[in-house]
Amino acid sequence: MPEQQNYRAPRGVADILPDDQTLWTAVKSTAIYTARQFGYQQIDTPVFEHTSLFRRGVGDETDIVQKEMYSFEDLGGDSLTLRPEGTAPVCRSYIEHGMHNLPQPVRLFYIAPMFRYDRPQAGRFRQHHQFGCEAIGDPSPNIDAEIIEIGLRYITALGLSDVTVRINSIGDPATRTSYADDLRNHYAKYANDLPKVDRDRLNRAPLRLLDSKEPATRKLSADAPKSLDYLSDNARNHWEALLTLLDGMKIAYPNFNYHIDHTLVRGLDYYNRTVFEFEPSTEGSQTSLFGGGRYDPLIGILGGNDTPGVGFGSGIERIILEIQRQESLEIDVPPLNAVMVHVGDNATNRASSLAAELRNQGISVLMAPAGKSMRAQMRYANRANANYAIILGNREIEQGVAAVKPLQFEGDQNLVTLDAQSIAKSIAE
RNA sequence: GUGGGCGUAGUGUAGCGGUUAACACGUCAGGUUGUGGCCCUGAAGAUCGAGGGUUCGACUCCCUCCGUCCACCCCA
Repeated sequence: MPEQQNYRAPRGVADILPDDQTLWTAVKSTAIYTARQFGYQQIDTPVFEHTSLFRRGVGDETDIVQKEMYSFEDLGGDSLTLRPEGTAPVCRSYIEHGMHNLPQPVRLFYIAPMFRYDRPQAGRFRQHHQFGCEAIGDPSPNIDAEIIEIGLRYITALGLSDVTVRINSIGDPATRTSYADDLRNHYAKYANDLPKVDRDRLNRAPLRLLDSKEPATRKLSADAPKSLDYLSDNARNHWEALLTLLDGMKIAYPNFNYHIDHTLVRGLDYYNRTVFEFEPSTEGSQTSLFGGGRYDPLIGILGGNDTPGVGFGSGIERIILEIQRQESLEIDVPPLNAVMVHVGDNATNRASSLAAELRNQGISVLMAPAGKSMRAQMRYANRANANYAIILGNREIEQGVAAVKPLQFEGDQNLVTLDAQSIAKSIAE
């Protein structure tokens, strides 16, 4: 006996099994449909990119780059990284393919796997899938509102309710720096009271203290300076225009409500101005369904001409968990028209060619396992949830007929002339 | 990286310091003469996560490791 390893999927990654596929397909179809309703076009970028794309784009100091990337060296010595997020690759593609020559803004969407080395837990995986939309080349608040509206329409189409939109503006890079300084000073006054985790973050990422879960820090956050008070005139106008547009959304989306959240900052360096998240009012922690915002600096950082952008990513696994929790979506399993039951060599041979002809007629046909008893094949047919069994035995072959038996409703089986058209017709009725 | 819960057939569970580890669902085969669903019978399928220890004896007690789930960090 050789050493035998029992293989299982690596930690944090999962098979999407047949039973789950109908729901997955429904969610992905809804995503595609919704994005197209807004004129977004699909793009697929490679699963891996040069590591430096993410170091530059996402930011060297971010957690993603610091500790969550699946990076490897290929045989040619290049450092590559499995995509941890979708925005930087899409922007890379925008630059590489000269999309600034297309009518602006360029509206793109993707449905793609993302990879992050992280401890798995509920709603968090090392491979997960995101539906994301990016609008590149338009600085107006209208496009921010559009991005948020896509998210709204998507979750509405999926039947999800009780989803809260949190929104904030973190200003532009210049004001953000002075804001960060003031924030640092605010907390520094009480540095001794801060828990260790937050003291460590004080210098590195002061904005992150705002959404700390440490009670001591939260207390201090109550009267911490707010990013909205630091906006430049332009950023303020942008922000107020966006809020007006969002208020207007309440007509078309009566359940829509947003909350301005001063503690909402985001962990990726490229964001400026608008940031937002969608989250359900569920217990639990890893529940954020969407995350997004404006990333005007990014294209420039990646070597393109200064070009504004805004977008979101949403986790499909989390959306599915939420759909299941809310039981918000009825899924119809696509029906199978017929199972071919065939006993005896003559019948078995004829069954294959008949099934092929039936498929030409648009009938889906599942072959029952050859060489098994009729009872076994009928049981198989039953479990397959097919609408009809098409039964071929020696008797039928001799008479030039097929027995067509309904499986999903009461009714007698009929003998039908043994040709594809007649059988297809009897099944279509 | 840190903390907690859990690890018994494909799945969900039961079990007890002591001879063949149980049940349900599922799978496979049957219930006579070629026909599913319900019912009945039978079969296959578990080194009781791994290693070590305590004991006359451990699936059952202890330790270590691994895995998994949940939480922190962070994010989708």
